[in-house]
Amino acid sequence: MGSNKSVTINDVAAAAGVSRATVSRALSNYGRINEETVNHVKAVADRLGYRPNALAAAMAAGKTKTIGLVVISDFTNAFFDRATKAIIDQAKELGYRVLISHTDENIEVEKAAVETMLTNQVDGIILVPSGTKLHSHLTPKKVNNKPFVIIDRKLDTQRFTTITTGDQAAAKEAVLHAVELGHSDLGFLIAVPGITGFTKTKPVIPITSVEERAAGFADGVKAVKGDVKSTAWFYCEDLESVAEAAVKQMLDAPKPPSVIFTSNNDMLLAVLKVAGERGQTIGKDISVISFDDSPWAAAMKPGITVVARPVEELGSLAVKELVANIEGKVKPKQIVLPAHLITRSSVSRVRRNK
Amino acid sequence: MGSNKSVTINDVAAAAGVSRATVSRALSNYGRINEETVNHVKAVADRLGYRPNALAAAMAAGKTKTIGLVVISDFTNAFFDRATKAIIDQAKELGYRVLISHTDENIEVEKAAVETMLTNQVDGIILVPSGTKLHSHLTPKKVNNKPFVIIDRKLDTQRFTTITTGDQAAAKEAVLHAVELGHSDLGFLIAVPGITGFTKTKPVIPITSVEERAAGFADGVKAVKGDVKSTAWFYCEDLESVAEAAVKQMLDAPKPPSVIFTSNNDMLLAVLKVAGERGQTIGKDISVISFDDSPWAAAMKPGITVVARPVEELGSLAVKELVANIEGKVKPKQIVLPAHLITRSSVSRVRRNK
DNA sequence: GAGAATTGCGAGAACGCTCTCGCAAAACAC
DNA sequence: GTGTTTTGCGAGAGCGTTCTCGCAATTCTC
Repeated sequence: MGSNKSVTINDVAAAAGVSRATVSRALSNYGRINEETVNHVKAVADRLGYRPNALAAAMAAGKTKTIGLVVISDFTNAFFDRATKAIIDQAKELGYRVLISHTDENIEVEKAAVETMLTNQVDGIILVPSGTKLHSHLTPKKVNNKPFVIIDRKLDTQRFTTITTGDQAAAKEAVLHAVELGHSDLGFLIAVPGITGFTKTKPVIPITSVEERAAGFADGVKAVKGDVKSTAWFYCEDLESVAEAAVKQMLDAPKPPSVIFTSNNDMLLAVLKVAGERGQTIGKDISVISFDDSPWAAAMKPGITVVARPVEELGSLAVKELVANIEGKVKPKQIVLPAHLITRSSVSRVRRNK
Repeated sequence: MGSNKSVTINDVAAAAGVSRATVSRALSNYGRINEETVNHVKAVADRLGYRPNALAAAMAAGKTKTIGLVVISDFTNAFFDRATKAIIDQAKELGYRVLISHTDENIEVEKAAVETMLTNQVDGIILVPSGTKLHSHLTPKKVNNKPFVIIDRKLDTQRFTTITTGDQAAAKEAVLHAVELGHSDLGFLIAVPGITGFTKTKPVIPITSVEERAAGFADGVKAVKGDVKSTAWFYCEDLESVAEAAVKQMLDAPKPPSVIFTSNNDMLLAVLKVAGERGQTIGKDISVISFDDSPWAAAMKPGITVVARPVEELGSLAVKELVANIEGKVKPKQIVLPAHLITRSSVSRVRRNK
């Protein structure tokens, strides 16, 4: 008649003939305690199949050894899947668990997610903010002075430690690369959250990483001005159907680009899809450079030239910084990790005819 | 001087001039309580910025509204990323949170992960087991009678609700499809965890889903025996480098297969990579069919013909079954969701020369 | 209008642990 | 052998809730 009640520290104490305090000391090794007692208690605990209750421990101790991860999208994303894994692994290493929530790029959902994290008494939060400005939910008193680390995107405050990647420089590098290979008609397909449909006039970009990519592309264009004949800028909702529509319009122009720079892999996929439908082969009829590496981009034929970001490093660094902050206040830092171009064969070499 | 202490139910009670019990009743709406009181208490709680402590609530109530998800690999996997997302979303819908852990296909890590979940008092666990047999850590008394739902793979017990997909039938269908298009030299590249390197003699496959795929391929071969001239079976460690070595050896055979069936996307990637290196184009020089659909497989040129499994359905069903079990014992069921072939253009039509 | 049923609320135990405090016993100092 | 320090452990408060009980006040019944 195996009772449903689990064995508690009291049971262990009784069976071992010591007090609850002693059991706690023995099992969590702290305080003054005889080594023999420790062994005895551990043996008894083992025999009884004692399993500590993390909830009760957290309550009593005032810390949960849990960090919250509030990430925008799901894991079906070449950035967030890897980041999430890196974060979980690093957290485990440092003795922390992680609670995950996603916001789907929606500020209200983000608020609720942060609230849930706080409700669950996480010791700190790693956040990918869904906007750079609207963070009224992140005031110190709202968040109970819990430490935060912001990743992937900057906020318009320096109050939190922020870890981003150097997308602007890398985007510029991408443009220079294509131009050096002879391309002079450039297309830019930039996914911007919050807009519907697509537009050719630059909208407000609420996300610094995307803004930086756009700026980096522009930097590149400016740097080799003499060599570029045309540029086509498309700002696009992050949705398969509209991205494809945008690509079609881009390619239907009287003077279509010979290379398309995409700001993320969803946009890349759209380019691949419509190019495929039209019988144009990548790296020959049309070139492409995207952001974020993935196994697919590497294995495809042709391999896709991408801006690779140090995703795992970013993730584990975020955890380390957060934990440092949890276990002893440290000054907020602004960290930028370098991104770099991986050249494969999705960009053709063309003869420039001036 | 904003104190660091958070406002508790006691503060609200004091400020509202009622007892702690009444605040609890008002906020969690249960028991008998006057509606005016509810409004008053809620207003006061709001004004004070009260945030309930989920830990304390869980302790007192004996349930955490949290489910544990113990998944094998990371999210960089076309199956687990989608499943995880579906599970999180469905859980949220039902008012549950999810704690995630991965096992990297290692039984010891799995044990530890389950232990951690139990320590954290999850109300139930969704598990992708890393082996079909070794589940001594899953005995009722070990797991404290907590409900489990097993997904993706079967265990050699019917004690738990298990949700899998009909991979065997789908694998057979894949073979029939290729043979119908005229292929008669078939290669099979099957990722089996636990082995090192690759082998052409069938090893013990510790995972039922993989076993079923292999069996389904065999079923297909048997069904169209007259039309197949050769088969090459490669069982392979799930590692990029060895998969590529296996593919090379497969293609270097005097009579190489014209179509390769891969049991997962890692294997597919290996095929794409070495085919690319050798200048062979997929869907023309060499055909391929894989397991698990992904945006990439669809957008690539040519699109990859795959066995698509109802991943999201599987995930959300798992949560529903688990929650049903948490909130009222139900009999364990064995559920098999149908998988089906999505034909794209990675399989060429060939003229059969008998 | 007296008794019965219902309603609203407070008291207080309980959940399982951590951790401070203080006390007895043991070890040390000279 | 006395006084001081160290060591080991138990008592008990506290963490922030939920929830059962019981009691007073209100409403209902005829």
